[in-house]
Amino acid sequence: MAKRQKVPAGKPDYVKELSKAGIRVTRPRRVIIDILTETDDHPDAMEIFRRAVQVDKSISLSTVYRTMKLLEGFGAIHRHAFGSGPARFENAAGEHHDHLIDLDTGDVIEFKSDRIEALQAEIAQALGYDIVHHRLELYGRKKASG
Amino acid sequence: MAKRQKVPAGKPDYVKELSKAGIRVTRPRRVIIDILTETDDHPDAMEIFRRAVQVDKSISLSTVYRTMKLLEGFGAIHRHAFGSGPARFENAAGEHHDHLIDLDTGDVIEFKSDRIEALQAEIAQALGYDIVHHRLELYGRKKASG
DNA sequence: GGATCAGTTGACAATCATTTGCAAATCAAC
DNA sequence: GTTGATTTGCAAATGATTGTCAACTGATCC
Repeated sequence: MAKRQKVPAGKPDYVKELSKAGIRVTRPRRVIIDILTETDDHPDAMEIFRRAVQVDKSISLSTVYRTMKLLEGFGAIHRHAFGSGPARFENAAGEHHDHLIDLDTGDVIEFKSDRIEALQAEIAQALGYDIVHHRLELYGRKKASG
Repeated sequence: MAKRQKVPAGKPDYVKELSKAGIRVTRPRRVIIDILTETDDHPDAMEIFRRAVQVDKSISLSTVYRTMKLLEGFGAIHRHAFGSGPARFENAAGEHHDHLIDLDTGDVIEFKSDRIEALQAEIAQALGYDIVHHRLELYGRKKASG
């Protein structure tokens, strides 16, 4: 028997976190979590479902949605709504960042700006609020200059 | 007979703009446009429909949706998706601004920051993009301080 | 290793927001 | 007023997501 599989170094072990929190780590959940931790794009529920079915034919779309909700509540993933269309999900591990969406290709580029973050906090404070979370999305087109 | 009603000064006359563009200004559209130009909140389609029905009982929700799409394409209104739930609309007249959403009350506070706008443009440029539009929403709670 | 049982699942119906098809109504031009 | 393309209301369709519920299954206890 091979050694028990380990989560790649540097990535948080959500499986362990979940079981520690008294939430059952079932096969479907494990499959979905693996997909989420191994991808670096922003798949929607249907896409996660497609990938999950390739691993375990019996997984249902309902379970994908339920697991997304579970993981979101857990802070393990983030839910996005780029443009219109289905929600898209992203592993919450790693640093916070915002998104630039290429209007022509749909590509999502991640970026981070401490200065913008600071300004946001400043504005919220001035208005008498504490920020719980925010959403910053830039929608643009590649510069023609090329 | 009273003088012909005029659009409040400073607000663009979408009715005129539409007819100039060869788009029919029908009664339902006029009613909906009036609602949009007279409100300063961010109603969703159902809310606009409710208000429209008070003016003209025969207006349908479909027409509200169709008119929203029409006006959006025209740049007359902006479509928002605060949190989850139905899209919410806002008259595009007036200066650009972003939104702070009160997570407890659902209140929407408008704000504007030239510095953030500038930083956004800077970031997009650095990534080789021109911004077509953006979305910045802060979700927060009133400071406990009070 | 097996029994236990609350948590979880898959299948499918239901819901919510939005869009569409179509016949009837309506607007702007003549 | 007549006309003809646009627009409307209605109802049915769609797409994304959630709810229901009987069947299943994973962690715990023996």
